[in-house]
Amino acid sequence: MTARAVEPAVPSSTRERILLVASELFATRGYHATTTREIATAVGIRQPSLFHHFPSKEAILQTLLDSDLDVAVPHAEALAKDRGPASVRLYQYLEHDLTHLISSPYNLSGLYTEEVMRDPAFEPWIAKRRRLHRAIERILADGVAAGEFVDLPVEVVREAITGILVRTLTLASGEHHEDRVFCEQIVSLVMRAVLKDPARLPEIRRAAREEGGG
Amino acid sequence: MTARAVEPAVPSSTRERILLVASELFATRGYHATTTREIATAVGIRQPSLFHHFPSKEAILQTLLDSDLDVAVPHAEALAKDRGPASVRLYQYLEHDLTHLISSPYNLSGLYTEEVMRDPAFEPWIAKRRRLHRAIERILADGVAAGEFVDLPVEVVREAITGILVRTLTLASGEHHEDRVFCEQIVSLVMRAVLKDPARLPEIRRAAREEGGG
DNA sequence: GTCTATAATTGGATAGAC
DNA sequence: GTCTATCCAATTATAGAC
Repeated sequence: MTARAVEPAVPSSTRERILLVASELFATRGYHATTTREIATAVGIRQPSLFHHFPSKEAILQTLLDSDLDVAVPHAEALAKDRGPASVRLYQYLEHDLTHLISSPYNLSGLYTEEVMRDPAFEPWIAKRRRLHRAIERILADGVAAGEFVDLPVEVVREAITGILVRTLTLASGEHHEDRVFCEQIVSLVMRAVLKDPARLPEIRRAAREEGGG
Repeated sequence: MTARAVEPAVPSSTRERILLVASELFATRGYHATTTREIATAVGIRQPSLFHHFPSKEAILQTLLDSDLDVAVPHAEALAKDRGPASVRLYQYLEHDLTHLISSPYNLSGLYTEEVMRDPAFEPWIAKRRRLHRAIERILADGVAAGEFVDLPVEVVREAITGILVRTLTLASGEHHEDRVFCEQIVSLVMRAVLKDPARLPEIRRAAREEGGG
């Protein structure tokens, strides 16, 4: 059961098609520049028909935010509480998050923009994302304390990491790379930036995949 | 002379104050979500008075784009044509661009969003920025060919780099770090990510600052 | 569940006085 | 150079028929 929660598969309901189309438009034109008419037209219905499926335009975006955050936040917080090398946990976070973002049926690269993440209308989701950021920063702080990571302000490094994820996600959504390869390239790039000794990367990758990666 | 081109200093004209305020609002609320009324109110004038200084809302953004691109593009293209180690040139590009972005009187972090960079209304500026991207990618390709940089697709790495710059710029605009230190931290982070041998970083930094950095 | 018709509001921009 | 008054287009959302 709950096969729907795992993958919507082929039989897209209208509601599902709205989410697919809206995520694509939000990603390319931005949230505020995307009109409900455009969404409706792309779906193949009239503008007022949208409101049978969602009570508002905001609700569409909120549903998309949930589809990402409800997976990413619990996973990151579990990793933050975990003991074990911070390097391995950071690797696991990056691989899990990127894989989820890229394999999502929705184009999630338009969600985490300033126009959305500073809009009071989305405060509860902004708060959720803050928790994600705190979790990442805890892992980074652990790695700095253990001497695994270069000693930079965790807030700065976390911002850099999220910047990379969002931008490269845009790339991945456009031209479909070999997802698996693409994902590993980005993770390696980030890990090399923060590791004091990048030569440890293969060993860290192995450890990350043995434990929780399967 | 041309002291104005270097720094607008204290005596801000209304036109200058419009640019300052608009850049701040574009950065936090996004371009489309920012209304001309908000800009006018923040400046201390009425909405129609804006149109004495700029023919349209678009023109305000276009002026801000020019203030960045007219500096960044020629510099990056000169570095791309240059011979000499790609690592040193990449370092110079990063330091120059970040310094310029951070020291600008305008908050430029709202300019390079999808809602702007995919809007046909800004096509000439989008083209300018494509030239910047091509220049960066040429430097990256040189570094890969010379065996200095890790062998990843240059488009992916360039996207990651611009992602870092835009996001950390947001940070820098908020809480004012020691700019000099902050800038070097970001540059080092990026260089470590792309260098095959990060131990070379101090030497590269020295070379970058000797030559064109002064 | 989708439609037509339309309400209610807000957006960028203009006209013309001062 | 700024103002008031206003236009016109576009936007989200609702009402109610089918």
